[in-house]
Amino acid sequence: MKDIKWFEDMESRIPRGEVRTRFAPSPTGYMHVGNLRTALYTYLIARANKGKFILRIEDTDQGRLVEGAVDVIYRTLAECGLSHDEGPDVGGPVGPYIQTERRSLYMDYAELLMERGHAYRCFCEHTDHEEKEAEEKSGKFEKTVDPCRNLSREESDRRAAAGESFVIRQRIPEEGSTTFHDEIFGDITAPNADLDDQVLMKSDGLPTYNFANVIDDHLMGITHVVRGTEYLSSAPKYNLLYQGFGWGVPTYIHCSPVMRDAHNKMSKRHGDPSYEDLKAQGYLTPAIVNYVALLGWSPRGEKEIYSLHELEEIFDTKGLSKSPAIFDIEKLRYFNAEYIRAMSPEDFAAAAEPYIREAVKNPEINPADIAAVLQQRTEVLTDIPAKLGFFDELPEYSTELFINKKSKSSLESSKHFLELCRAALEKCEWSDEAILEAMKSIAEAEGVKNAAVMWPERIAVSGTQVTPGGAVEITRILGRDEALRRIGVALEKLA
RNA sequence: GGCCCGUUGGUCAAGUGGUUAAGACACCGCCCUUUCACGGCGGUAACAUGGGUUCGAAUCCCGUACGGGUCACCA
Repeated sequence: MKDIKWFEDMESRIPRGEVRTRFAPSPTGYMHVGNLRTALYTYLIARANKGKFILRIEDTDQGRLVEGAVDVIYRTLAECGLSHDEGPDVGGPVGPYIQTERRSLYMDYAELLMERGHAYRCFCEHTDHEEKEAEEKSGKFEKTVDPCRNLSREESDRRAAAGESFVIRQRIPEEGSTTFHDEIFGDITAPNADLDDQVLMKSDGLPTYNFANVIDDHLMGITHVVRGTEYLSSAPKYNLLYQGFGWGVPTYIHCSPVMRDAHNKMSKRHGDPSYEDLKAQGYLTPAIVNYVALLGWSPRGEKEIYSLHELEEIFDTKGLSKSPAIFDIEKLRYFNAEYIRAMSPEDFAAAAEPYIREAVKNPEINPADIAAVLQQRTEVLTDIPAKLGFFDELPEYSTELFINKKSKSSLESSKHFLELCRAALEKCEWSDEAILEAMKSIAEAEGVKNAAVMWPERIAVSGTQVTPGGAVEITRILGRDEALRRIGVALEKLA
């Protein structure tokens, strides 16, 4: 075992006097919305307190490693603006920040714990998880006392030295109870008799999450531990560990899960979207971040639209909710629409162009013209192409479309006004203002509402009843030749 | 099954002993209008349940129901 000096040395390296939080994902290759939210809250707590945000990779499960998974994490955090101050890629004073690179450390601390009587080697056979689950399903939930718990130190050392495979378990006191405090849930007490002697070190020499977490959080000077409520019931065991080492306990913040419906968490298995999926579906990063922030947390006032920067200023754990929140894609759409409307016309045009070009190949048409008309009507970028089919090709349509009660349009009136439009458009200047003026004068001269002229015009140029943009803009964007050609087609139909 | 946690409209939620129980999304209606959308105005809709405590309970206590978590050499 390492000597006291070594442990004291480790202690002296720990940064103090600042708030330090950590996001500690296992690299499974997928950043679901719940993960993102945890990362966000963790980041915000650090920033709101002028502290440090640390990224640590928890890869102690060798069986579940996924190639490239860490890159997904880096990319997602970077895109969302959750920049970390320390981590595997940027380094820091208490590295390494990847658990498998810290492996020797955990055994040192496990030995210290054994020395102090808070842990013991267990040589029992590995209980298979599936077997255990089946057992529980059939109603067996008995807590058993590990026979190795009472092995003498001498025997334990001898068997370990002889090369027998073992795990190291936490020795939970038989009597008493353990209380811990959570920022959201308050004080929670568990009788020690209900806690089990959880495995700290696996037989492959790597720590379990439960152990690595405590060691790393301490050695990295983490002051606020943010994680899911699935750890709520094991938190007393963590406290016992901290006590065993004589360490101060961090502030716990257990967040309720993000649900797909009333019963199930969001999950890859159910096909729920990851951050990257949402991006691919046309959602904007700031809208996703904003919406996710509000899923399980609420600010003080009634404002709902917040930039990451604003959140950094105002985030407060007091607003965190105890109950799970169901992910509502409809509300995300709303946030996305808000962000789209708030974009500058140039930015929107740039963002929308690829989607516009998906539907509109005609080189005569400038995508920016369509973007201008689309911005107020777009909730999600991927909705764009479907709205624009009529630009490249006039769809087949029935003359029924010309009949409209509100504008008092009939086949006859449509034919009449379209003839007047054709005459006017042949010679008018080609701008929105001029076209609008021309059509309004027709309406005025004929003593009808503008709509009586506009309705047949839109049908004629688009072959569609519902269009993004008005008759005037569509006419202008199509260009004089095409607009007149389409009016010609309409008049033939109405003849 | 033991233990832990939760429960305000369809959804996100404010609320911390006295409120006409906010607000947002969605939905509906009206207005604006050249369709749709935007915008404006208005509307439908909630304290799981039963007992306490209290002059007074969404708020405090107990029970019940329902839901979730946990009881792995997974995190």
